[in-house]
Amino acid sequence: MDKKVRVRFAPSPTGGLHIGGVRTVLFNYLFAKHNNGDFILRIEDTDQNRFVPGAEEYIFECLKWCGLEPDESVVHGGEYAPYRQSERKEMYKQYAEQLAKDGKAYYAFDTPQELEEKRKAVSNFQYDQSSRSGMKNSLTLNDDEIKRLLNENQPYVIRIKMPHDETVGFVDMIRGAVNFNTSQVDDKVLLKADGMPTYHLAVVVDDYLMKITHAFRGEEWLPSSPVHILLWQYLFGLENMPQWAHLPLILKPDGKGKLSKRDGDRLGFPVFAMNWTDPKTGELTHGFRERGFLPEAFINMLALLGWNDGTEQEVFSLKQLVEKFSMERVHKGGAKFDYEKAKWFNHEWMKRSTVDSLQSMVKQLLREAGVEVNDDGRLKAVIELVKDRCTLIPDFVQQSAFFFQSPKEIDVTAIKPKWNEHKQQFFVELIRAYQLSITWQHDDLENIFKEIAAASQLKPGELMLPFRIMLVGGKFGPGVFDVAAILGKQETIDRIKRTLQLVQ
RNA sequence: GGCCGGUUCGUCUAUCGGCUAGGACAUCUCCCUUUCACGGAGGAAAGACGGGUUCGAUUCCCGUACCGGCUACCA
Repeated sequence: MDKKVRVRFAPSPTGGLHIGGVRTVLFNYLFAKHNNGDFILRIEDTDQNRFVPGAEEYIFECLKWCGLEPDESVVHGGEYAPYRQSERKEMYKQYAEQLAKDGKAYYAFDTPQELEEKRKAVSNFQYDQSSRSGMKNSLTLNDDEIKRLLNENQPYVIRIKMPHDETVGFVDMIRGAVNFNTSQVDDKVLLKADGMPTYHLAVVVDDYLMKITHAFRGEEWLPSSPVHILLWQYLFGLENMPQWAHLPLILKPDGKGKLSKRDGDRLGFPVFAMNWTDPKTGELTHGFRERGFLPEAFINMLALLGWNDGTEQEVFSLKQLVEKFSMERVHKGGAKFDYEKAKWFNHEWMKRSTVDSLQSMVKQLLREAGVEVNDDGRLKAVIELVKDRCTLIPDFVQQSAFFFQSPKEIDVTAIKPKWNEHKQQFFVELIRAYQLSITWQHDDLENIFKEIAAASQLKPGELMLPFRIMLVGGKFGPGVFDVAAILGKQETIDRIKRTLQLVQ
């Protein structure tokens, strides 16, 4: 096999990177790396008019975050530049005209309005071999007429002329042999009236010129593959065609259809890899990164959505995925996206993450929440204590902010109703005892607490909750004595005193 | 409508002719935790339907049903 696995990726015309797109790139990456190939990704925009600034850079940032960096960065040039279709426009046109010259394609002068009317008049109208003889194109018009229209600069498109009753097919890496009869497929537009190619022409020309070896794409492209196969046959030879794999779709969790970015807002989960703001509409689509997912968990989740290694293992690092990946085990059927399961993956990776790898992220997060961390030693201890309790990174705010600043709100309503002089005395006593304590370890704090409780003839259970509220502000967080141990003597005592004043 | 794909617990999936159909998420019960989680133990939960082939079909073949995709001068 060619050592270089070259892959091309076209971003969505409106920008952003859907998780389905990430998965496509991920499988490409895994396949390339598993086979000891180089992973070379070419990103191009698809349409000048719809091109959104920053779309390519955004995609590279996403891939970088995921750990899927291509071996050569080609976003700003490289051997096969330019990548923007608008800059390659003339080249596509030449190929389209060549096809017309060879009788494999033809000029069509039908206006969009005429086509619209036709579709209204004839149900299920298709521009194909059964209908093209009744349309305005270079097959039905005589040469003089065609020349006249061209001279008058009448807009035209170039359509592929689908042959009659031939079987075209290919072997899909996932699905095996797939065949089509050319009589069933329509005469797709190859070159639009504005001179830009459609995807069908562009994908074939670019894959050839950029020496693409493997093309992975979504299942929705399967029906147009006969067009592409024919173009390969006509233009560059079937033997040069990349190997294709059509990946199953990621479906909506409820209802039907493929997962769209709108479903994210509707159902409350991200659909893109990272936040993306459409520069034209200002519309924000949420990303997994900003929602607080770890990249390891994100790609792990995506890989398992459509692939598994046949064992019961579910948690894989990228390295393990590369090791175990095989195309044969990629599923054929689409999978409904399950956000709960996605969060489970993140929790698993959270537990596995080291304190060091989380430290800067958590520090940043706390800063954004208005909590400044000055003591990195304490931060490490806190993360260690708390990370198993966090599913998403933002959970660290609630779980650890109170270690660095005394709680802004103290939930006194949770203790006030059952408060009495007796308890008040206990905490006064506790302050005194803690003040005198030489050590400040979890076990010592607990023992002192219990001894005083026993002496005051109070059950520790009645006192633990108030103590917790005093230290963390609410009914949450790790064990109270763990909290007290990290807070230190002075801070613990201060917090007790402070709340005692509130409940009186 | 046509074409192309797909079809195992609610969801993601294991099974490559021999099953008491396994796991995970979610759900329920219990335990642990004198907070909230984590964690632990257990329960309920599936092979779309009909025909073949076979000693034996979830597994192979054919039909039907259902789901999805495509059927744009969008990708």
